[in-house]
Amino acid sequence: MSDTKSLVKAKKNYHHGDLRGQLLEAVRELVERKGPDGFSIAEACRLAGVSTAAPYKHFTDRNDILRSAVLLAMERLYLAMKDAADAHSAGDPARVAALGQSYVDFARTEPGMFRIMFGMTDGQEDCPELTRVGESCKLIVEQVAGDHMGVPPDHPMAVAWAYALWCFVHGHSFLQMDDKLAQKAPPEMEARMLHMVGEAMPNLS
Amino acid sequence: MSDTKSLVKAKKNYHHGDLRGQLLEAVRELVERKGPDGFSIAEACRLAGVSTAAPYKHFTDRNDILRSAVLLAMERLYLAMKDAADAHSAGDPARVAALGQSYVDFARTEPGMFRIMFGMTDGQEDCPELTRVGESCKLIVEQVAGDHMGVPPDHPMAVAWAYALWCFVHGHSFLQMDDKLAQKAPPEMEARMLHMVGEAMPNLS
DNA sequence: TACATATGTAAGTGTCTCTAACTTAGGCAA
DNA sequence: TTGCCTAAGTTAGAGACACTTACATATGTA
Repeated sequence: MSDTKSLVKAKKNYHHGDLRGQLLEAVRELVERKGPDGFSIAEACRLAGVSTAAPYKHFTDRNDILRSAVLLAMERLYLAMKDAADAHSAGDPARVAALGQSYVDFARTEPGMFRIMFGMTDGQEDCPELTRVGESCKLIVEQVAGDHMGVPPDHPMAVAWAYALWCFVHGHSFLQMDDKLAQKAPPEMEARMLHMVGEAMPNLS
Repeated sequence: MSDTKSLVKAKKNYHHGDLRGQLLEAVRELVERKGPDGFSIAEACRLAGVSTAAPYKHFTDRNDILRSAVLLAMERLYLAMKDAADAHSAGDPARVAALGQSYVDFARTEPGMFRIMFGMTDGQEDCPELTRVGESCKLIVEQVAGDHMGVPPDHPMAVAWAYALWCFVHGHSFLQMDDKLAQKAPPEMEARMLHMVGEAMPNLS
């Protein structure tokens, strides 16, 4: 037998290399292709080329897999929000709108994962990493809101407006995904609305 | 054999009477008890006391059952919103807040159904009844917003602010359900926020 | 080289959705 | 009343899925 640890990505290796990561990627792809209810772990296994029992060497159960996939998605969302905030200076009135836009864009780019992130009902409580990333996202919003109003990010006004901004943007993200109501509003309407919220925020400086 | 059509609600009837309605009620109960992902049609059948094949005499498939349950829930939401709007006169500034509060209260009372209503990804498109009820809800919000601003409900300002109000309230409903962020805000904070949105709406009259 | 451990497979269990074929209840016409 | 037609149940079973158990193989380390 020749050494099968060839150049071709371990062609016929018994061991997979990075099954954990590839499963999470397969889940992400399937969730977007088939919707948050139409995918299965078994299908992700087929995509990764392993048996349906393999995942249980890396995860405790289906929920654990989903939670891990959600964690990765939350980190992508965090990076998108951070990039948007960093792209503008603290005083720029467009900064609030850009932050909101990044959130909406994420929901539009990954609607399936977005739904799972905020629709999961079990097993997301006792996940400190998930809580930590969520907290980091909240901090960005509070920082941006505080900068906009000329107060520190932990100022009650900053916290309150940050939450209000989040509510608004989160609601818009959901409503435009299932366009039950958003009857194809003109594309510039969204940007105008986000600016409107920014302008509604009091400027205390 | 005696006549089994007794007083006791057709005790051992082969035919069920109102299986369709009872299945939908069982689904509603299970969704709240076990969460939107933890229930099954089979369990609803057990609750209703029929075999697992029985539902398919009344519905085409699982999605059809869910869609029908969602329709009933949407009608409950509509009634709650209508009651809230009717409880205040057109000029009352508390009317906007009350309407938003009714929405949030519904999400809190039926969190499972609320999630399914706005989380369903298949088979909700081609349902004219669902669209109709959703449209009725939207009309209430536009009416209330228009009244508040002193313009007709189809005025662009009324439509825009109605959508903004809906986004805000919808986002808050979701965020406080999975309290990933809403770290037990004080209970009066919610009412104050809703009033704030009402006051932010321009009064053109 | 030998062994412990990590990571895969095959086979099997229980549940779920949905179908097919059969059975019974109830209504209506003759 | 009798006899059929249809609506609304049943049982049995297929196929998919989540998950478990027992077994096999590769990898790292003493």
